[in-house]
Amino acid sequence: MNNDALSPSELRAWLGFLTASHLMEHEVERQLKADGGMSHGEFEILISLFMADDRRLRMSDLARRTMISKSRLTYQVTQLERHGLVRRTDCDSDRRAVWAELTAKGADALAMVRPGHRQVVRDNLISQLSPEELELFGDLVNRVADRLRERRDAR
Amino acid sequence: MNNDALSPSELRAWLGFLTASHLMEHEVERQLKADGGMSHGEFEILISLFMADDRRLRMSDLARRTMISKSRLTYQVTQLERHGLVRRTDCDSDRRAVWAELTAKGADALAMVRPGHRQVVRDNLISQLSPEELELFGDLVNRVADRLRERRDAR
DNA sequence: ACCGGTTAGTTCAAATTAAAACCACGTTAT
DNA sequence: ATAACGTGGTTTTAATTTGAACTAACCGGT
Repeated sequence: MNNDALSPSELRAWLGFLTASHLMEHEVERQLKADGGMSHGEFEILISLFMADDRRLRMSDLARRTMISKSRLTYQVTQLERHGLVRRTDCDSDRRAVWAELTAKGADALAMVRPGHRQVVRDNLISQLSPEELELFGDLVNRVADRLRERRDAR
Repeated sequence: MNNDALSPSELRAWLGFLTASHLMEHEVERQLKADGGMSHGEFEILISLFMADDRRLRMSDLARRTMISKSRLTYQVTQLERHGLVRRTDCDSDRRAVWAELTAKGADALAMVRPGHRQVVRDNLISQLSPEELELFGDLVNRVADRLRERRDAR
């Protein structure tokens, strides 16, 4: 395997990626906190539930979709439940499992922050890319994501 | 301002970006912990010092380059110092300032971990992109990063 | 029915992080 | 000088995150 230093182009791509994701994360976090007092993690939980059938998911599915660890998810869902945005329910078909379900209040909280969230994505990512670039960018990042998932699951 | 939902292409780009950065972060974190027992944050501190003149930087410069908050940096540098990878020194020209300097042991720790780190970047990012794509990808992410820095500094 | 191996989810302790308050020093203008 | 303001860095406290250990329940084969 090649073990030389990265070339300037490689380094530029890697550092740019790192920086962009870092800054984007900060910006998303800032907006969500400002507009709705929620963290990005909480937002991802809420939006995942919102998108799901019956607006509910089992904890483990929720963890997979949001890429949040089990213990972290337990904590976050407990917080959300405490604020009334999510409700936990037992699962009939599997007594180990737990449903996390979006409440009406949770849907409202989500509606409150979504416009600003979109705005952040548009202002900082979409607006910087031409339609063709956007298409290609989507290909590239998804290719990378697929690769990473592969290698992770092979573990 | 447009406030419609994101288009499928926009969504795909955004979610792919989010997923890729999330997974990449995990993978980098995993490798650094496995090969050298360090976190990504600590690695970024060490590598920044390694690259700097005289292998040292003032805390505030270090914070800027690594995008680590002041208080977090204080904590991390204290940890690194505790393990002997970094040393703190007073700054003559400004008595408020503090130099963080890479020790020989710190350089060794870095050397220990760098090959695996490069491998992770190559295996998951570089290898997925053709040379032309890499070039363009670098352009795009740096454009996004620049945009985010602009808006942040305008705050 | 029962054993061993998984899976779902929570709990616990320890480590890390965020955010605000704080101290000391530098800078500028009066 | 000195007041007012900004910068560099640390401290403090509370919140969050991690990772391992743990409980309960499912599943396949005997």
